[in-house]
Amino acid sequence: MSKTGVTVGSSTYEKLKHDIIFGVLAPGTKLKLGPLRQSYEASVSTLRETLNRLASEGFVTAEEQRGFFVSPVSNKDLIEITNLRVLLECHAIRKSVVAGGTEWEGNLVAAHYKLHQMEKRMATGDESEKETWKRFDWEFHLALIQACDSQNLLDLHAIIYDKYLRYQMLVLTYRGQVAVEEHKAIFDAALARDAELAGRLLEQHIQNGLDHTLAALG
Amino acid sequence: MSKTGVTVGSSTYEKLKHDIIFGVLAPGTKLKLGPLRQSYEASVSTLRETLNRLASEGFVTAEEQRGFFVSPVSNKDLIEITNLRVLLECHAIRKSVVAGGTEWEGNLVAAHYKLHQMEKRMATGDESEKETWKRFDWEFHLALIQACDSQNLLDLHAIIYDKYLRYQMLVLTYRGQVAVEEHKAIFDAALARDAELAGRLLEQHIQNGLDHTLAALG
DNA sequence: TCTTTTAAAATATCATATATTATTGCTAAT
DNA sequence: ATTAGCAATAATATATGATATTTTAAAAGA
Repeated sequence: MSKTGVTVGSSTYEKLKHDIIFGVLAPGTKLKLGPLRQSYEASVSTLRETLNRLASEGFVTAEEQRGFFVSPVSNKDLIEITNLRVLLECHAIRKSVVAGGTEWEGNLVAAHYKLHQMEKRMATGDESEKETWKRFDWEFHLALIQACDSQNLLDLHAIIYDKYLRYQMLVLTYRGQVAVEEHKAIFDAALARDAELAGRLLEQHIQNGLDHTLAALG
Repeated sequence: MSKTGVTVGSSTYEKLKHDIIFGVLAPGTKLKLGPLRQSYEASVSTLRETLNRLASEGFVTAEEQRGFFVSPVSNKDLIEITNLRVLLECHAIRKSVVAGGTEWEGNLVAAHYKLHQMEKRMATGDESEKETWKRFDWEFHLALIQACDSQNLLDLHAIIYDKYLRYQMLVLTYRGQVAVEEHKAIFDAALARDAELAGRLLEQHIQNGLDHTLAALG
């Protein structure tokens, strides 16, 4: 999902975050400094810096003098995260669709094209590149809101999206043609500069994804 | 605003965050580890943990291999932060006003009472306890949204609120009787369980605060 | 003036020491 | 016997100072 940063700290951060989001480290797992030191090839200090960052973002839970844990998951948390994603992303898409210029349009077209190519591969049953597919999904959603003109909003959204992604990865299944059509509809509404429609379609899209995930979680 | 945590790390975090929010450390200041080590009486590693946390939250800006800076301020950033606060807090108050029980009402009444007492003191020109006043302001706004039933939303809001507070502290002046009446109106609407009205009044209240701050910043 | 070299400062990383928490095994009481 | 309380020990987290890299600044050379 991202290359190995230049410093030990940043690459450790990337690796740990990836392993939490993609379920390599199960929810609730105790993150003991000693063992982590070996598996991530970093010193205690570097690991603690990383864990503190991840704790601020909510992927890790820190208990004073008792150490770090992979944050637990729950249906309630998933629903809260989804509601926040709807709140932030729908607000952002409305701003973005109104403000976006030609540059924005170009990036959006490119992002949708790439996502659609991958969706076609997924439709054939080729599930060898789920991570790539999810990355293109992320890039498409990011492209939609990119022109919202608020870095603070984009930053917040990125974290919430990653938390949402973690739940998706727990049950990762392809939602199929329906989701493809939803993406297309949002894409068309955005290019047509219909901010309200784009917002409504996006909300429905995210809501459907939640239902799908909740059903898969049982 | 917060007590001196039990570990060196947590108390350093509290102190540094406080000093950034309350302007002791000016925006843009380079945070060199050596000097910090002395003024905050903590080791390099402990300081780096703290700075990484604050960087995640946006109070500090980290540049790979170039160190840490107090995040800069700008009118654009203030406007972005305010818009996010409106988005999050108004959403939360609507949920909260609908869902709140007697416990919530009680806390809200208490919070408003305390805030109002302090407002009366401020009105007399007694500006000796600005920090206390701002804390009661925070507690009132928190009490309003407390029952929104989303810890994720409350966590996000707390960070955004602190960022907003930092801008207030740069120009700290008492907005006077107008703000007092706005608080009272929001309070009444909340107790009357008029979620829509409470949301609208809150949005206007925050917007007015922004105008006041922008005017003071010049 | 521009590039290259050198010296100083600052950051990133580590290994180790200290403090805290968790575990184990024992004793005594019900 | 079983369990509650308590001590001793092990495991773990926290904190520090020292070291290795990297960046920045200054000086020298073209």
